[in-house]
Formats: sequence, C-alpha cells, structure tokens
Amino acid sequence: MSMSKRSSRSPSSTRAPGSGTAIPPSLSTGARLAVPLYKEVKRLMLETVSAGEWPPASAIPAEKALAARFGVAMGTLRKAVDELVAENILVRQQGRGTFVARHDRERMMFHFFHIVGADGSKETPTVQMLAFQRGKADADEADHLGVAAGEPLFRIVNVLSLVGVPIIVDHIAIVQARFSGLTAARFRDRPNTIYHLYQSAFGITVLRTAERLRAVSADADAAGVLGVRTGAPLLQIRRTALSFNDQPVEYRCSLVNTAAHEYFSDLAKAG
Amino acid sequence: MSMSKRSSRSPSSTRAPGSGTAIPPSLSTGARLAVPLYKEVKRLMLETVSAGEWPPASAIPAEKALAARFGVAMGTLRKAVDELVAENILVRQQGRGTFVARHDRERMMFHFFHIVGADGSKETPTVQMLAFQRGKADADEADHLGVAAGEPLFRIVNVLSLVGVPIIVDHIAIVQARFSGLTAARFRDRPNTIYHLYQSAFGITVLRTAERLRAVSADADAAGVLGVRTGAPLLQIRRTALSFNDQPVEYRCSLVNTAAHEYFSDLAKAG
DNA sequence: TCAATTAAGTGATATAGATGAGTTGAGTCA
DNA sequence: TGACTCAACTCATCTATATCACTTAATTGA
Repeated sequence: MSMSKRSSRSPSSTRAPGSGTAIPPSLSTGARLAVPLYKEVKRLMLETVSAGEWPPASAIPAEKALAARFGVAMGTLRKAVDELVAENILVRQQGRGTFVARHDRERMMFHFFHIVGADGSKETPTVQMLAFQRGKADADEADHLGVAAGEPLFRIVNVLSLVGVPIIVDHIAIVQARFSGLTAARFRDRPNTIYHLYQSAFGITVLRTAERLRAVSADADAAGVLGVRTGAPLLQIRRTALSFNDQPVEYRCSLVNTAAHEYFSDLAKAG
Repeated sequence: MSMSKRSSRSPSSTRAPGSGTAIPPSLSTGARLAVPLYKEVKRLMLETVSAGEWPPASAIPAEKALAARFGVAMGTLRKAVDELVAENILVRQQGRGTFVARHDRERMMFHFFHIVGADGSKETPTVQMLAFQRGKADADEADHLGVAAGEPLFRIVNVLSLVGVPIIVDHIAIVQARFSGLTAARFRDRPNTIYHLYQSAFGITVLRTAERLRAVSADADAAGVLGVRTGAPLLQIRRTALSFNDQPVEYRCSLVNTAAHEYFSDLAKAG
C-alpha cells in the first residue's frame, strides 16, 4: 500500500479522523506539514516543562509511556529527548529515568560562572549585596530585556569575592512584572544561586546566556569596591540571560578585576 | 539462540572469523567490549579523516556504503556521523552527501573570530604582518603548546584592522617542527585564513579553541600600533588552538581595542 | 539546441522490535 | 531481623526497513 507512515499526520491522509487507533489530540492539532515529527514532540515537551507539569528535578514519564502519549515511535520520542538533553533541559540517567534539569550550585557554577584563577582553578565566590533598588528601564536595558523603555525594573548591585578578595561587581537588572513580590531580603537571603531563586520562586528558568566583553577603565565607584586605582583596566561583561524561547530574563553588567583571575571560554562543543 | 548481535564484535563470538559475511578488519581488530559500537565507528572515522584518506572538503562515502564498510547498521553509522557533525568535523548536505569540514573564510570567521562591532555587527578584518621570527619556547609557551621549554618556534605578529582601523594585535607562536618549511612569505601570502593555511599546507586541522580573557593596560608597543594612549585598557585574549586529540596547534595572544568593538560569547549550544 | 522530465543517487525522518546495562524494591530464605 | 536474590523497571544500544525530500545528471522531446 502506498500510504506512508508520515502522511498519517497530513490533512490529506486517507485515514479517517478518529478512526481506528486515534491520533492523540496533542499531536494531531499542533502538527504541521513542514516540521519533522520529532521537532514537534520536542516542542510539546518543552511546553510541558515550562508549563510546570514536569517541575524541575522531577522525573518525566518513561520513554515508552511518552511515546504512547505523543503517538510516536520510541525512536522518534528518543530523538526529541536527545535534543532536549543536548540543550541541558533534561538529564538522563540510565536505569533511573529522565529528569528535568535542576539548577543546583555546582551546575550553575559550571555553566554560568566563567571566572577562574590565573592557573585555571575554579573557586566558589562569596556574594555580598550592596544595593537593591527600583527604577525604570533606560534604552539599553529595555533593548536587552525585551521591554519598552520606562518599564519598572529591579536593580541589584552585588560584590563577588574569591578567597575573601573582592573581584567582581555585578549590576543586575530584571523586570519587576516578571518577579512580582521580590524583596531585597528574599534576594539577599536566597539559599542558593540567583538563577536558582528565579526558578524556584518565580518559575523562570535560565537556559543560556549571551555575553559581550570589553576592557574598560575603573571608575571611582568600581575602583573603591574592588580595591584598585581609578583608571585601572577592568574586564566588563554584559550578559543577557535567556529562558525558553530566547525570552530575556536578566541583564547583568559585571566588572572584573583580572589581575589574578581570568574569563575562560571553552568553545569545545559550541557551534 | 542466545548470541546477541553486539557479541559479534566480541572475541568470544561464536561466529568463526572470516566465515560468511566477513567482519571488516577495521572493526574486528579495534573493537573493545566496553565501548558502544557507534563510538568505535566514530573513532575509526576520525582516524580515517586525520589520516588523510578523506581530505578536507571531500565527500565521504554514502551512509549505506559506510555502514557496509564498518559492518554496522545504518542507524549505528548515523549516530557516529551525528556526533562528528555536532563537533563540526563533518558537514551533511541532504541530497548531496557528507563532507569533511572545510575551513573556508566564512566558516573560520564564524567559528574562531569573536570580535564584533558594538552594535553586534560582524566585519571581516584585514591583516597586516608585522614580524615573522624564529625563537625558543619559554615556559608559558611550552606549556600551552605541549612541548618542552626551548623548543624552536615560529613567532608571528599580525595587526588586524576593521574598516581600516587597527583594532587587534596578534602574537602567534607555533612549533617549527610541526610546520617545517614555513616561511614569512608563505605565511603572509596565504590565500585564505591562517587556520586554512595550517590545514591545506601542513595537514593540521584546528577543531576548537580555548580562550582566556583579561583586561590589561596598553604598553608602548601595543599603544603605538593600535593608536591608543599608553595605559589604555585593552582586552587580552590568550588562545590555545587544538586539533584532533586536543593536540595543541597554536598559542596566540591578542590585544584588542574594545572602544568600539566587543568580544561576543554565545553559550547557546555549549555544555 | 535547449528546456523539461525522469531516474538514481544522497541524506532526513520515522517505525518496530530486540537486546544490553544500570537501578530499585519486593520477596525469599537463613 | 537481615542479607540476598530476583523480577521489573529504567535508559542505552543496535538492527532492519521504509518513505520522504533534496540534488544531480542523464534522458527525452519540442
């Protein structure tokens, strides 16, 4: 017979809708002709994660069950999961199951903290909050956060110290509307990393970052905090943190004293 | 019958060597018990590429033919190719074939040149060679190049200009023994990028780089070349370029005037 | 001659099933 | 009780096959 298996997704399929083994509504409604089935499955799984049906650190259903749920073969389901694992959204453990990525301390440090000792050693920074204020987005902030200028923001200033020495000054900007209820105390007294707070308290998951670096001269403020002379060279890092659909979450400008530390960029796996 | 399909790779296989459909020697000799078949296939393909049987830009045999050559199913062969494609060693083109990655200009720029305009625009730099000298590796260079201190090196100094303005000073160090026959003229008059020269003339392929960044003050030399005042903040990039087995190829120290440009690091796909 | 069609090649997607390996917990037996 | 076995579950790997989409070159036909 000439009816292909893929054409079962097509509106022009000869199979009567609802006949025989029914197509799950999740796929028959959202399916399009041009996109591969596994991409569609991936998209549905992403939606399920970001909708909260599978919260972080929880196990998702077994591959067999998922394949049945989405009405696809296990190989197709597996390909979708493969990509989600490659994007650090899911984590597989043989014999145990597949889990939604958790943002524990080690993971965060490894993924988003790129400052290492001059010898390449990784240290865990200690954080001190200098300021927590409300303000309105300027053009630059609005652009990077995907909102209109004037949008109400939280602005936080942190100092990060490595082995007791202040090395980094962070200026963080986030949209108030996305973090309603946030207070200085909640931010300061978080039990884990900042991105973990975003996820656990506001359901906002940071998946990746885009960073732009340049060398600048220390102004009086930064010089005072970092204990360098005014005009000393500092590494400026402007980071945009992004969530699921490249939705901007946070705009952060860091100044780093790189006298004894470095920014490490390993492009091993990157495109 | 209890003989699994995988056990056909095992020395304890019940299949007599050379009987029936022979196992290609490439797999029957190199196979081990613990590693997945597709990893083994991937390793063999990598060897074939680095041995020169499939030169850069050439098409490798069709998937079906390769599956037959390595004695595995197409799905397994495909998984091996998948990883090689993900690591930018192979490039697939539907309908045409699979090719060994070429180091053409656009590709190189995209992968290894991370300096963009302040607005994110990508420009192609023009290069001018300032020096081409021979020397002996100091401790730092020896460490990053994986050789002993005192190893004879080539040292090249380049100036890269964007839209006519000198922006970057590159200090490049490579091991003479790995680039025997290299002359200043060959280096200067290369028709393409430096990494393309490494590949086309010396068979050395740069696959990835590790970069360490810091902010420094311009010394008199750099200040003169880049047209900034002595002491101005510059972005220092120390790059190690690596080949197939993380073999160091080149050690490069760049100084960048980031007044109007930035270093862009997109960690979209990276682990 | 030259444009359109066709056929054969390629990789891309999808299915279905079998086997292997690691994990967990219920049940068994001393 | 407590150590052990074992079954049932998970993901991991591998095979085999089929169809679709894209590219290229040969063939056809005006």
